[in-house]
Amino acid sequence: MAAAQNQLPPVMVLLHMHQHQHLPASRKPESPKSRLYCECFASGSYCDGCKNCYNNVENESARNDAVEATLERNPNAFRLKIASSPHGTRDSQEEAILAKHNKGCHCKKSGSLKKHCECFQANILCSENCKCMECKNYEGSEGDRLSFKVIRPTTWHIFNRLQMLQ
DNA sequence: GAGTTTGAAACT
DNA sequence: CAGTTTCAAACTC
Repeated sequence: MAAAQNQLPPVMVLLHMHQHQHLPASRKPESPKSRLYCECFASGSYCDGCKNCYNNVENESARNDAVEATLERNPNAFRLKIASSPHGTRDSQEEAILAKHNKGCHCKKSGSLKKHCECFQANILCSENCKCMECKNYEGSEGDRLSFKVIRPTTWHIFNRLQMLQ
């Protein structure tokens, strides 16, 4: 099963497997105003069960307006945030490490070692795309060793699931 | 479960 | 572009 050129490495898919844990029908208005703050919308999918929500088939025109406005601001808004390694390695473990966050993170206080950091959350090292402060999420740092030991199993768990689906 | 912290996205 | 606000998730207690 040769990996297709544009096949998504596990870390890329990982970002799209977020839990859609919207607040249950309380007051979480996923209006077009919210846009990318809503993870469902950000991932290009519809919401389900939110109140005052326009991100569904019933409000397709409003939704399309929001999509257009979002794309106008950032043409890559709905594309995956993680670029695979330029080396095109077939080693999925190595691939996950060499992947980069396209926009990079802007962390200030977490050292890019908490899940608030998109790089850390995707289980990748920070890159030159990042503008984080006091970053510890780089190869060889203490944080790198720690974070990869802690998080790695999650990535492989999901990766294995994806392989089962194929 | 309530309150706080965090940083992406939105906004100015 | 930089600074600020909004938002929802991560985190703490």
